Amino acid sequence: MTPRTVAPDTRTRLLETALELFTTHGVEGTSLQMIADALGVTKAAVYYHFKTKDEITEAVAEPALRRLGTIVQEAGLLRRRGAQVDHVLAGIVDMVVEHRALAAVYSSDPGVARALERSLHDEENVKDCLTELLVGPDQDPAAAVAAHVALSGIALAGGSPELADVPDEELRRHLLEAGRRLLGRPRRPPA
Amino acid sequence: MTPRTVAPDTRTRLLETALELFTTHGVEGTSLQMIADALGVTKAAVYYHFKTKDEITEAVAEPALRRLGTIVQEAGLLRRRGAQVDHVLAGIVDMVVEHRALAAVYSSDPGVARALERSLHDEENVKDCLTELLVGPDQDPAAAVAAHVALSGIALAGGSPELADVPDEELRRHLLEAGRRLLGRPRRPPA
DNA sequence: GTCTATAGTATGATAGAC
DNA sequence: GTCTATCATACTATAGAC
Repeated sequence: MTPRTVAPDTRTRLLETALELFTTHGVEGTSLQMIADALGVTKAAVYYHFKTKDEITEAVAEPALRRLGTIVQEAGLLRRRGAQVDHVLAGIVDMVVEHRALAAVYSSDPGVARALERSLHDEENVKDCLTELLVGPDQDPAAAVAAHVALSGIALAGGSPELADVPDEELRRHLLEAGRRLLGRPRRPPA
Repeated sequence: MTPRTVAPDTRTRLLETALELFTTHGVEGTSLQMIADALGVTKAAVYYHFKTKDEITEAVAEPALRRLGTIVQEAGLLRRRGAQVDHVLAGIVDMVVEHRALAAVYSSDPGVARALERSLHDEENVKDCLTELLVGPDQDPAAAVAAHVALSGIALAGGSPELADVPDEELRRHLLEAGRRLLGRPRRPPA
């Protein structure tokens, strides 16, 4: 019998708490003390579950990264490049809309980026795969720039406080439209 | 006679050094000790010129912010809204191309953003003015999202390491094109 | 006015007791 | 699994030399 307690264990609560704090204060702006206090434990208790702050950072981001990996994998199975771009774009926008501020924190904070790169250096880099898919096989600089603007712009715009009151469905629509314009994809015909 | 020594004073050298270190390691990743060591002085000497790290952060960003303010001001003098958007877009792209990594650091790092907001809370927020100009008078959510994607995307793409080997002129051209597509501006006719 | 020496407080992190 | 105690380093701050 797997010890799957219904009551959330400390590790799970820790990740949820860290997620909230990261979203509010940023990763670098969140100290282990803050996490420990919010959990009602001491710093050392936090260190029992995670050897380092980078490990927490990575663990919080892991579900999102796995999802991005799945999107890339799925896109690779599509034959037409246009369909690949559309799939990646839709997947990213969905993620951004769902997480909002978190996406911004994780795609912008330099410390976070370094921590994630360190943990992903042996695996294929997800962001590179995303960019590769969006840019296409030929190394056209114009396409590369457009892809970078799209990826960074969508992630950061989704977490922008000024757009916090835009409803999810509407934000998703406008982000998709922005991505399509940047990547030269035609507007999907209204089904 | 103003004491304007030709040899750069410590304060100026400090800001130049901080700019380099910020660009390389990010703001949060740069300690006062690193700045002091690079300057060949002690931490306390740094502390003499600037009461806090936030002050250094602000002072380093100040020229860029003043330039952005000028761009906004100039744009306000133009009559047609299309011309305003074009002017703001061109100004931002120029800045990003010129500074590259710095623009990314300053528009992404949450700690930096908070430091700058703190110092600019009494003045009108430059970023808000930029967004307002790009979005237009009517509060169209689609235009707001596009403006945010453009601003964030251009700033971060310019500092992206993968695009570091793209020549300045080419990067400027592609960033402008990306911004025009997002903001619905027609391609400028080849003069 | 400019800097050194020094100290205080917070952080990420480790070792070991319970 | 959680805690106390402790460390090295970071940012901040003051006192005083030149």
